[in-house]
Amino acid sequence: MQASSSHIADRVVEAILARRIAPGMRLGEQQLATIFGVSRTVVREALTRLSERGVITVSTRRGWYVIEPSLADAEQAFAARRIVELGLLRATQDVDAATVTRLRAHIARERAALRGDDVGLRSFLLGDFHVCLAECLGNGLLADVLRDLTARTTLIAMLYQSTHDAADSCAEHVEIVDALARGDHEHASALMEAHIGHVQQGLRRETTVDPLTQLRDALAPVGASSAPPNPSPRRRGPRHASARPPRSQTRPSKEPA
Amino acid sequence: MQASSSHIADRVVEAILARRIAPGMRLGEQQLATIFGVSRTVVREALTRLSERGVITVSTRRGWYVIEPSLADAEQAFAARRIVELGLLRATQDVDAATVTRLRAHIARERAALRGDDVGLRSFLLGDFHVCLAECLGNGLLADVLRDLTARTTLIAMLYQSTHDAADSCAEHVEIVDALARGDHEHASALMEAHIGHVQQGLRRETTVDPLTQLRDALAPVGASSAPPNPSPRRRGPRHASARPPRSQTRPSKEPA
DNA sequence: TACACCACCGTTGCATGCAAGCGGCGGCGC
DNA sequence: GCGCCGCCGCTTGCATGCAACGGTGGTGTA
Repeated sequence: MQASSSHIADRVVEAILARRIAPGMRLGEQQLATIFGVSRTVVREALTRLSERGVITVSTRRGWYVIEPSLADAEQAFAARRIVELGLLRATQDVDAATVTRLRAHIARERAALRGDDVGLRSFLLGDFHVCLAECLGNGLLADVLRDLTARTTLIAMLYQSTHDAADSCAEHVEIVDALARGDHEHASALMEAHIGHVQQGLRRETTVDPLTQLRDALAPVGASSAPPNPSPRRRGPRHASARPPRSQTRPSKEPA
Repeated sequence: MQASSSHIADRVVEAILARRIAPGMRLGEQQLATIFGVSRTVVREALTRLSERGVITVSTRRGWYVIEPSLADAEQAFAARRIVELGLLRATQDVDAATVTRLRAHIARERAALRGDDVGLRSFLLGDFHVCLAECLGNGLLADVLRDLTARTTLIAMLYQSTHDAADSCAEHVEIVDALARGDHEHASALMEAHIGHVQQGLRRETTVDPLTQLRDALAPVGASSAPPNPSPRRRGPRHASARPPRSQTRPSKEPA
């Protein structure tokens, strides 16, 4: 195997984007060490990286867990995405032909995945579109930010069972790129805002439902469940499900000593 | 001493914001371990965190170095800040009185620092204003992003000797908050864009200057130098000064295996 | 029967040890 | 005198070992 820590971290994020890793899932150090054929040290480094990216949390001497964003967190994540992506589109002056080509190529892959039956790949590509867009529009820094944000919203979608259809998402991507190709950035922004709104609204429905119903749903027999192909049905995660996100350890605006 | 890894990482970022750590500076593991009274393991964790945040780079078996952004990197960092901060302002519906109070309090501290002689605190507060703004406007996620971005632009300013005056910056902050308080978000956005532009333009001048002049400046006798109180005048850093930023190891948009 | 206490097990937190690699420096050959 | 090569020291990379702690199951007692 032999993988570096960044490699392992990226793999985990990919798995989240592909909905193969669910919120609240535990990532044991020894477990990962065995899988990747390295020592716990390297795994710890990877997990540290991920926690810095706000993707996982560590519960002291208990384990590392994929975040389970609260509804407030969800709100914040979508707000952040809106701000970054709309800002990105508005700041874009003009897109050259090569960029449009690249984006269309991405969409073509989305379509292919829609025809196929690999749900993971489908989910990954749908989320990756936004990362790809940021990269194409020339800002790698924001692309990285968006990657983490997208991972976050993917986890949210899994947690609150988004009802937004993959085909719809893809269609909206098409429209956005079309608008960009036309040079109509204003329209592209509007479409993007609507697109993110659709995704977010897909999970609103659960909001008003009482927790008991949610639990009943969660405990329903595994019939038509869209659960990812996980090794085993492990328990849902740490008690402090809605604990503060990792990086909040960064104190709010204190001056240096 | 006894400090956690996040603590150490935050300290380093603070020091950068306060211009006490210069671009290209080396951060030795054993060195930091001694300073903070912990083992290299903890320091390594902190350094890993920082490298994930794009603040430092590691050169294999040579050491950890504070990034030295290229001009292209600078361009990107400012673009990112513009996008995030303008997006943030545009997305803000209304600001309540408490928020305005908090922002004004921050500005008051900036003013106090301007009167004082602590250059580090001054620089820190000036940069922290933007982080504080993001926090006030209700998005902790973006506040974290902005903290790293601000650290980056601070490093850039040190590297390319920004000429933008601290007092001007503070005055611009005042105007921005005033516009926000009035509810004139459009104007606030415009002011913010101008503000970031000013800071960025402060360092444009060096761009057209030939490298030899720059070197001569750098080698000038340490007279009125604004160099931070570093232990010793160490050499400037790794050869690959303009190497790719750390997180670029994240491959561009590959699908999961 | 129910509750509380205790001991065991598994996991992470952290320090340390060892090996590998890069840079610098001195010596040697040309 | 100059350039090249090999050695040495310092630093990081990584594995391992040990200790501390949370959780769980079993047992004893009211």
